[in-house]
Amino acid sequence: MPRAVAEDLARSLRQRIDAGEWSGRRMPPERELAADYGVARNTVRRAVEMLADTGAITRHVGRGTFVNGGVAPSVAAIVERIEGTSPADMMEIRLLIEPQAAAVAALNASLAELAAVEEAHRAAEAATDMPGFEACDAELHHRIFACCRNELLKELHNLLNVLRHQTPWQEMKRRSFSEARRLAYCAEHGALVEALKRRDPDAARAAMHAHLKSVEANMLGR
Amino acid sequence: MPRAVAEDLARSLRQRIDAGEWSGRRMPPERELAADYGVARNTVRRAVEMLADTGAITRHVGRGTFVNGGVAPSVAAIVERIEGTSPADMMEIRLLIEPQAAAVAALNASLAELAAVEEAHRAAEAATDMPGFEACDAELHHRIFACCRNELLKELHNLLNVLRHQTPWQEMKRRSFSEARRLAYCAEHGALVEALKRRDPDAARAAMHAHLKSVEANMLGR
DNA sequence: GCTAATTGGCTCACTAACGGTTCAGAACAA
DNA sequence: TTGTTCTGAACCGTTAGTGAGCCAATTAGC
Repeated sequence: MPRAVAEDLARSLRQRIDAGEWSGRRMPPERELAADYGVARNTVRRAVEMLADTGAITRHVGRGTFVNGGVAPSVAAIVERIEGTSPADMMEIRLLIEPQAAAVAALNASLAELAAVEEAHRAAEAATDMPGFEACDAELHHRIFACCRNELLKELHNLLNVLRHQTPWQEMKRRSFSEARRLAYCAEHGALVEALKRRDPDAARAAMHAHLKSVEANMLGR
Repeated sequence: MPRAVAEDLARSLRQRIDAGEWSGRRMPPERELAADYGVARNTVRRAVEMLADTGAITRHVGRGTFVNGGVAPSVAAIVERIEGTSPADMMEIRLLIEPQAAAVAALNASLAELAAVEEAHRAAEAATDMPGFEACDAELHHRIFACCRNELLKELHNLLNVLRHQTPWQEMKRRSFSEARRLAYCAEHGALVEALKRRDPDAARAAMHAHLKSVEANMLGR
């Protein structure tokens, strides 16, 4: 019966670990688990290997298998919780990360990357309707992150972007959008781009901070 | 009787898929479906083939047929790319985020949260072996993030933690660990905790920055 | 200090179940 | 008739799980 026995077993063990069973202590030996679950030891080994890959447990020959003390929730569980993020929390994170990223970008950006950022800025200025401006704005921020030359930072930004493209956010952005605000955003973008071109990290950080504060005020009405 | 049986079957299966049956999991084998619907397996195969052509399902020889789209594909792709993060990128992100978080924590933490942070610090001081210290260290940083009262920030920290608990990282940490360094880390933690208790955001930021720079130097040999 | 038992690491041959493929024949529609 | 569709069956290569055995590291008991 080649059913996904090993995966089910891994899930089951993961739950027992998360529930605090054996927390910080030794798990039952593989042979015992195999007997308890009524499967072959090879199957147990494959399930246990999956958990070891995620870092939830550590194995030692002759000693046993131990549950790691530090909480290491599964990626799936994290993503699930992240999807319920509130707009306020999101803006707080953006205010925490993006100004720093702008400062790093000012120091690291190549001439080509700066040109790409400026191009996105011009496109945003030229955009007239809300979806078009929205796309250019996202591209602008994305290109600034790209200047940091850090793949992880880029991916974290992508992750936040996915959240912001979900429906409740779109609705909120649409409500707060107006021509006056679009012009204000463009001016703020302009100051940011200028700071990047001057290679001035402090000015870039301040410009990004000011811009996000403006976005926050418009979206959350503060 | 041979009147578009396969198409009807495809429609029926599509409905069951859309209704969430087998969502993200394995469908019954073709032979079983054939028995359930009272048709030949070849007919089932043609129906299943139609669904596979639309991308609704994916088939694997020897494993089974799986319904696509358990999680949002973009999120899954991002997480997959994140898992290949280099230690250098990771430290850069920590240096970018955690000092800011420490500053926010200094302003927002409740007395109970501060006590929890200090408790983790004492536990880290008391730990003797590397895994024990590692667990306390992770818990300390986690509790500082919790002080920020921002769910998204906490989850992002969890996400980074998952990476750091994977095997290549563990190996790297083990190599760079020594008693002298453990004492140095504890001293840095102490300065950080003091700054938090004084509610001094700038000092907390500086202390966290100094601590992470120390970790970076040890791990990456800079 | 030596030995025996325990534990994870590893390999192997075997079996069961799965999708992939082909084919001959029956049933129906044009 | 002719052509299409479904049936029923066989066989293939792939994959997952089984069961058994042996090794090396560690622990515990003598």
